[in-house]
Amino acid sequence: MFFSKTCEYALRAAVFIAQKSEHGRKVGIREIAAGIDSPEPFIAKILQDLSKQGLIQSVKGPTGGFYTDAETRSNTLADIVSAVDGNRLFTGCGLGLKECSASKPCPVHNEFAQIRDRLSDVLHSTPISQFNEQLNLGLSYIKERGF
Amino acid sequence: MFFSKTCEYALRAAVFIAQKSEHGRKVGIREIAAGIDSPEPFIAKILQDLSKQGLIQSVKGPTGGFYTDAETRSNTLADIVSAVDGNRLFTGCGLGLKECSASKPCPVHNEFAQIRDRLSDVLHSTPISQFNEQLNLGLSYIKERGF
DNA sequence: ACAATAAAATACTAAAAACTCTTTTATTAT
DNA sequence: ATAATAAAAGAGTTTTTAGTATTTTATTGT
Repeated sequence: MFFSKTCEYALRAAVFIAQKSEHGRKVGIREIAAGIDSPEPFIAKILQDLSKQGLIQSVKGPTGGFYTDAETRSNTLADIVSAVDGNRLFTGCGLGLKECSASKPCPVHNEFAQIRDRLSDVLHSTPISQFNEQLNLGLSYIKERGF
Repeated sequence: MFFSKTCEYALRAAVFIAQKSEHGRKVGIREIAAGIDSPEPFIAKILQDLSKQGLIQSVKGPTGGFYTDAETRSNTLADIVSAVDGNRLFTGCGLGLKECSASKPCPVHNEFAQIRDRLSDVLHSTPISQFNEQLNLGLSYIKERGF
């Protein structure tokens, strides 16, 4: 809706990893792909990128996998979005103008700025670990069906 | 930001045409491309599509061009968005899940639904002729510089 | 030390979005 | 009628996004 497909996968994966690693567990790519309904090699690619940017941790080898420590887990959805989609969502103009500001606005500038700011607030104020509990309780989902 | 590039051009062009044709004028592709800062053949393509969908009118030949009659001009920004980008913005899930609803929500479902509904309201309640006056007065812009 | 495991790195293919070019068709003024 | 004009139609190309496959590197249990 608002994000690239890559970013949607990244968000789901980050939330999934945060949930699973809340008590020290690590999860492998296979489990992540299954847990969020994503193509395995594609999410692998995305996770490498997030890992490089410090938004998730990983260890190689047997018993290895991806995880997040408490600090990393407190990064927000906005951090993931910025890392993957850049800041176009937070700074772009609704009609695609490069110069668009309060002093030289596009016709929808003010209305859209409000909406965008609301979205930005939500993303910036939501840590990726925010949903651990509701996911554990089955109150929300990050894959289509089953478990 | 929220729309495809094609859709951004379409919105700017629709608004431009509505403004120019308010008093019966017709505008050619060259003038439109210049007026909204878009590649000429690309906006031509987009306009053909909008025309086919009845969101703008056109006549061929000398003195021809694009215009909108009063009724067409009362179509909303949402009509343009739907015509070009489909309804993914109005119905899609923030995390890309196909099945996402109040009864089986993704973690961000409720927050995002609010934001999406707000955006939807704005788009559905704004006719493409809404900005004619402020554009005439130079209070808002649909191209980068000059005029 | 070494075999097994799992992520990292790299290079690749496929599909979609963005953008261009050429030809055709309709209109109008002469 | 015809020449000029301007959009419609259709068939490209380029770039970006999405997704795959192959090899390398790090870790760990034996």
